[in-house]
Amino acid sequence: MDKAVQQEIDQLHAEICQCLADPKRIAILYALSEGRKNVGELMETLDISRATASRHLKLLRDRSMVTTDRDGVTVYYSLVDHRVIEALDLLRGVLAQILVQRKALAEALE
Amino acid sequence: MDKAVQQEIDQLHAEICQCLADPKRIAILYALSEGRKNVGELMETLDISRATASRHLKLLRDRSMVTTDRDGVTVYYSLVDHRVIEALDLLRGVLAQILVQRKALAEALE
DNA sequence: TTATAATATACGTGCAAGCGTACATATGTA
DNA sequence: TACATATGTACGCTTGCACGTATATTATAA
Repeated sequence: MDKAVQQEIDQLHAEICQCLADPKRIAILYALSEGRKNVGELMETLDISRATASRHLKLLRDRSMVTTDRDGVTVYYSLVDHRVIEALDLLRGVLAQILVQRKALAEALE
Repeated sequence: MDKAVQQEIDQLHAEICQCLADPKRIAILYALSEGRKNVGELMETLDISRATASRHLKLLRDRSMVTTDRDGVTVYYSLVDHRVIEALDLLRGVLAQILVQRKALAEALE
C-alpha cells in the first residue's frame, strides 16, 4: 500500500484509540455499554463534574464513537459500535496478564 | 467494586490504551506482529528517525507491551501479547464502519 | 416573556507528549 | 586501548490534553 495512505489510516486509527486513552472515558464507555445514559447520570455514577463529562462526550461524539438523541431538555448518549467494548475487554485482559507477571517478578525478589 | 479501586484499574487500563494512541506506535505494533525486529529495521520500514523509534519503543517496553532480547550489539523487540493486535483490528473495523457512514452522509448531501 | 433545568462551551492554567539535535552508553573488533 | 556500530537519553521547544470556573446555549414550563 502507498506509504502516505498507510500513514493517514494509522492517524485515523490512532484517533479512535485515543478515545480509549483516558480513565474517565473508559468508565463512560463501559457505562454506556449498559444502555443509553444522559450527562447527569454519567456524572453521578462516575463521580465527575458536568463540564468534564460534557467535554469527554464531545470528543467521543466528534470521533463518532457515541451518538446522541434528545428527549426534551435531556440528551441521551449511546454507544455506536459494541466492538469498542470488545477491544477494551481484550486490552483489560492484556493488563491482567501484565499484572500477574509483575506479581511473579515481585515474589521472586523476596 | 470499591470506587477507588475501580478508578485505579481504569487508570492502568488507560495507560495500556495510550500505547495505541499514536500512529507511529500503531505502525510499530503491527510491524512487530510479523515477528521480532530491531530498531534499525523499524526505522527503515516505518520511515521514522532512530530517536523517535527508540522513544516509542521505550514507552511500549515500560508498559510491558513489548520485550527485548539482545544479539550482540543489536536489540530485538517482540510483541508480548497478540491480543493487542486483535484489539487494534477490532478498532480498525470500527474506524472502517465510521468512514462508511460518513461517506453515506456525504453522498446524501449531493 | 421570564424563569429554570440540562447541556455545552470559552478562558486560563498546569502538565504531559512528541520531535529534532546532540550527546551518552553499550557491545564487538582490530 | 581505540574505534565503529547500534541503541538509548537529555535538552529545548512546541503542541495538545484535562481540568475548574464561569458563562453560554437549548428546551420546557409558568
